[in-house]
Amino acid sequence: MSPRPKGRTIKSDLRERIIEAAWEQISREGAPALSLRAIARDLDIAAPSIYNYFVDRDALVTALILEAYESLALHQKMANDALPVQDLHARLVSIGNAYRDWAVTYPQRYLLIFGTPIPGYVAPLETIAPIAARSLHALISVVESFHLAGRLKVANLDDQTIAVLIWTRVHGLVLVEITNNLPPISPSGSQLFEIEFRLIVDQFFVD
Amino acid sequence: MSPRPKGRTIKSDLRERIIEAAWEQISREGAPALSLRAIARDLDIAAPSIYNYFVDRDALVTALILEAYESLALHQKMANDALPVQDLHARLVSIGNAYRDWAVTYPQRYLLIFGTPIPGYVAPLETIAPIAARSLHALISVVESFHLAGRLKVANLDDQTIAVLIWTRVHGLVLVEITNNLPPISPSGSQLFEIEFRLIVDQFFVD
DNA sequence: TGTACATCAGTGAACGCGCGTTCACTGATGTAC
DNA sequence: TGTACATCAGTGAACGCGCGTTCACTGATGTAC
Repeated sequence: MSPRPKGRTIKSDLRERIIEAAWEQISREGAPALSLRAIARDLDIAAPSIYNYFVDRDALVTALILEAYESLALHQKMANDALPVQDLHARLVSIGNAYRDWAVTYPQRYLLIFGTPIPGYVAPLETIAPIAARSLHALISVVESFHLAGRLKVANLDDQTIAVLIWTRVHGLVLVEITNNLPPISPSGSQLFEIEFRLIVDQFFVD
Repeated sequence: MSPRPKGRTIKSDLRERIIEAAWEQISREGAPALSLRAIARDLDIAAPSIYNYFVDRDALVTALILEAYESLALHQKMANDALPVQDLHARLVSIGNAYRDWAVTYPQRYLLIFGTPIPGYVAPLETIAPIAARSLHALISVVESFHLAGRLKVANLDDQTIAVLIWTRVHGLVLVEITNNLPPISPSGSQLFEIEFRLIVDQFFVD
C-alpha cells in the first residue's frame, strides 16, 4: 500500500531480493548447491536479470560471504557493547554465547564462511580478509582488557594468540555441532559449549 | 611382468582403481566435485562400468567415507601402540601429532569426513557411525588410563567428555589450518598446534 | 504542458557443457560334458 | 583333449536434466527541449 519509489530505483530492490533468495536457498540446500537459475525461479524472474547486479556467480558468492562476515561481526560487537566495559568476564561470556547463537541460527552461513570451500570458487582474499578479521575484534579486545587489568593467567602467550586459541576451540565445538559430528557418547552441543567455555575462562583468566 | 590372476578375479582390481581415482580427484578438486564420469575418464573406462561395483554415486561416496574413517582410526591406533603402554603422556602426544599429521597429509579426506556435507548425499548413519566412533578409541583409552592412574586434574568431568573436548579442540585447530582460515595475526598451524596441545595436557592431566 | 529521444532493467531463446543413469550389446573367460 | 554353452565385466549410445552465460530484443521510465 505504501507508495514505493518509482522507476529505476527499484533496481536496488531486486539486488536485495536476489541475495535474500540466495540465503534461503543456501539454508535449504547448502552453499555448494547455490544456483543462479534456482534463484531466478524462486523470484519469478528471468535468470539473465541477475547479471544486471552481479557480473557472475562468483561475484554473488563473494557478496554473500561478505554479508555473512559482517553479520557475524555485528552480532559480536553488539554482544560486547551490551555490557559494562569494566565487566570483562560478562563481556567474554556474552561474546562466546553470541558466537554460538549466530552459528546455530545460521548454520549454512557459518559453513559458507568457515566450511569446505565451494568447488571452483576462489575467494578474492584482499576483499574478504579485512572484513573477516573484524569478526575477531570483540574477542581480541576483551583479551587485551584482561591483560591490561593484570588478569591473564598465561604469561608466555600474547593476547592475539590467546584470542585465536579461544576462537579455534569455540569454532571446533560449534562446527562439530552444526555438521552433526558430535559422537553419540558426547553431551549435547549446548552442554558441551557451556563446559568448554568454563574451562576456557578457567585456563586463561583470573575471574 | 608378474603373472596376474586371470579372468574374473580382475574384478576386484577395477574396484580398487575406481576408489583410487576417486581419491585422486578429491585431492585435486575437493569432495563435492566428485564425478563418476571424471573417474571413468581418468581410468580410460566407460562410465557405466562403475555400476558393476557401486550401485550409484552415493554408494561410492559411502565407501570413501568408510575408508577415510578406517585410515584415520588405523593411524591413531598405530600412534598409540608405538609407545609403551605405561607412558601415558607420550602416548597422548603421539596420538595428537598423528591426528594432525593425518589431517594435513590428507586434507580432502579430512574434509570429506568432517567438512560440509556433500549436497544431495545422505550418509547411511547406521553404517558409518560405528566406524566413525573408532577414530576416537585411542584418545578415549589414554584418557581412561590417566583416570585409572589417578592423574586426571578435572574431577567433575567423565573420561568420554574429556576426550570429546580434547578432540573438538584439536579438530577446530586442524580444520582451520586445512581450510586456510587462520587469521593473519596467528602463529602457523604447527606452532599453534604445539601450543594448544601443551595447554590441553596442562589443563587435564598430571604430567 | 506536450513530444521526441535516450536509457537500461528485465526478457526469452539459445549456446555448449557435464552430469548420473539406463539399456541392449559383445566378447572374453570359465564350466560341463 | 575338444566343443557347446553360460556367465558377466565392460561398452557405446542415448536419455533427460540443470547449469552458467551470451545475445539481440522490448518496453517502461526519465530527460531535454
